[in-house]
Amino acid sequence: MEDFSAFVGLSRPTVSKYFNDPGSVRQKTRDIIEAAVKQSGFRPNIFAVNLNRRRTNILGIIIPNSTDPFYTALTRRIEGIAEQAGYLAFVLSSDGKPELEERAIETFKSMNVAGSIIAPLGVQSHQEKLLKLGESIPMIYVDSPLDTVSPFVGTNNRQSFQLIVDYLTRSGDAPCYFGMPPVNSNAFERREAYCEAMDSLRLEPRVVEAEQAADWDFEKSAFDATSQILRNGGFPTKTVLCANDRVAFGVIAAAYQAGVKVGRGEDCDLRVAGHDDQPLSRYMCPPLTTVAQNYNEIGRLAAALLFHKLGEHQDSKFELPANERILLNAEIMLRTSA
Amino acid sequence: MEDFSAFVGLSRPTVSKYFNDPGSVRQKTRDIIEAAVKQSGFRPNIFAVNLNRRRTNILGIIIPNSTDPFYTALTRRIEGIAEQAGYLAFVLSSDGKPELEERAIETFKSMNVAGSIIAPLGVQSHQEKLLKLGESIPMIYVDSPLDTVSPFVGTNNRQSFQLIVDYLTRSGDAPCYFGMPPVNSNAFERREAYCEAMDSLRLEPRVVEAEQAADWDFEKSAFDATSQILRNGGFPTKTVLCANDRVAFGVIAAAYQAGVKVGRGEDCDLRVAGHDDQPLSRYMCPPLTTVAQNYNEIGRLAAALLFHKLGEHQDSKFELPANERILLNAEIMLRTSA
DNA sequence: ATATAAACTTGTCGCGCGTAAAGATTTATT
DNA sequence: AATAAATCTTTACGCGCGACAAGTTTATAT
Repeated sequence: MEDFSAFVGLSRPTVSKYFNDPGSVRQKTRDIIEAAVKQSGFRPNIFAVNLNRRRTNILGIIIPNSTDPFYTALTRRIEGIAEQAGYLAFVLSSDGKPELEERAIETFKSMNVAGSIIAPLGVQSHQEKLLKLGESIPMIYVDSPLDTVSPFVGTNNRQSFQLIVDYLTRSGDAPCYFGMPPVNSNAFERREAYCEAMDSLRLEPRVVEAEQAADWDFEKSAFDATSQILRNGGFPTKTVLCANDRVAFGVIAAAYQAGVKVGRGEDCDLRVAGHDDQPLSRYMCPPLTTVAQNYNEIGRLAAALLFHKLGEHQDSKFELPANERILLNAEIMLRTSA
Repeated sequence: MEDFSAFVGLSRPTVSKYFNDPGSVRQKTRDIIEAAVKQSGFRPNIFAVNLNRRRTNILGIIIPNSTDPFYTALTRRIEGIAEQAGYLAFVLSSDGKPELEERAIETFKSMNVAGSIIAPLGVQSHQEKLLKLGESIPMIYVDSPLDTVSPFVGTNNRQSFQLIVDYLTRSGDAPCYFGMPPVNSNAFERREAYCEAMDSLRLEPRVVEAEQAADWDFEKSAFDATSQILRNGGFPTKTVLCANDRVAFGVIAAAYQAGVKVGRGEDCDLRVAGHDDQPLSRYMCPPLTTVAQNYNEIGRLAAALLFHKLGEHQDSKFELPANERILLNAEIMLRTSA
């Protein structure tokens, strides 16, 4: 920056001010600097910048699985917002492993991140670590809550399951429930939500008992479990509501390979519904009836909450939500699988 | 670290040495430090560490699409290897947009990354920027080559298309070719590879002319194009070879919704094959016959090349490939779609 | 024209750490 | 026990920048 400011013909502190806030220097000065930047390609060294700042411009994001399109789409949304606000989003995946989640937390601590957005694993032992980190920097949880008090943005499982259970019940057989591996609290919450929805209709909840390993290969475990179920007499009802779309993919694939026709048509044997509306769900055969999580809104609100805690309330685009526990309503996506 | 070393009862330089290379201090000293780390949770500030190092321990990774499971799987593999070698992998997605790719390059420059692994967009104008960056730091290209000379690891499209064309031709109708949007050089290379494979069998190549927008929503553009094709008399042959699996997903979905039965059975109307073996391909209905890219090996070799250029040849696990242009053979995955 | 504010300059400090040199201490070797 | 080698301590510097203070120039207002 020393060299660069000499090249520009200005003092280094002025150039430094420009990079921190372009609006803090005169228009004419700004133009000169920007021209020189374009010509020389100079950029302040990010490590030096973040070393002697009280607060860095880095946001830490932790997701539990980097190959799940739901999390990557959510992440992309947050990255975009962060960049617009002058922050750099650093994404780490815990890959379903508690030790990696812990290491990610350590890494962010050593980076002195300004704030963090985390989709946590459901590991009890990390709760205190995360809460401890949360004392020093703002943290927002998404997808699956850490506890009952920390800031959280996610989908209202009660509402979404009420919606889909209502629909399925009105349009045919009452659904049984096919769970997801117990990788986070959603696994339990959604089962509860299903049961409550059934109760409210005065129907008997029927949860399919299927052993599923606690890893993130949802399709595989659902496929294997379904194959076995179909060999042993099939599902308890002619409608299966899955905890999420990836589970539904596995169920549908197993049904297809077992010769069971999935769909809501007269000639079909089984209806299958999902939850989340993954990008590929509409391209399934048959297209998957599901409930859409609004990941754009989850990302936007998580970022808004975080920026508010960081004291960034300049732009009106970051409408601040009323409280710190946000449950978004889901929207039903009627397709032909159920 | 000042405070921490006082807490440990050692001098700061010794502690510093430990963090740089635990083997450089005595066993007893190491134990003391490690006990103290466990107790206090101290970690050196990553910005300070990387500020006055001649070379950082950061690797920059750029992928063109963060929601494509192929790239995320590749990335995960590289991240794992990097971490084992003491590097931190920083992943940025260009999201298909040249300006984001450029910004990612700028970001990595400002971070003074030790090296970079890039799956480039096929944008001509960035070639010089990337090459210029490549003069100062080692860069490895994956998936789609930047030019004909830079270090590259990817799949041998000629071999893979020969393989699948051979299979399809032997087992039924010769395939026509359904391309992918022109987002990178693979789009052109694969079409060429198909044509060459057909030529070698003395068959007439038949490339389906379908307008596809140059974005990464492959399924959608393939779905739309296929729907139109099926309305207008269908494909030129009863077998469609797609440039990649995501395209095949779109084709299969459109066929399903048009009432065209896909598969290799007697009662089927259309065979569809893909390329890449995406994680979900085996769960399609019908399961997708495709050619598997060995992304584990692509990731491993790209990392091996990079580490070699960085002078890290300690471990024998990083078997160095013979040259810097590596084309891996693909493996055919016979399933029931073709 | 003068007063005042705004924008700049020069100079200096320190963020937290790696690194090097020189001396002190411990451990291994004969 | 004496010598050599390994490991440690002390001291000092600088990585590239943000931040601040004090002084100087330039723009705006009266």
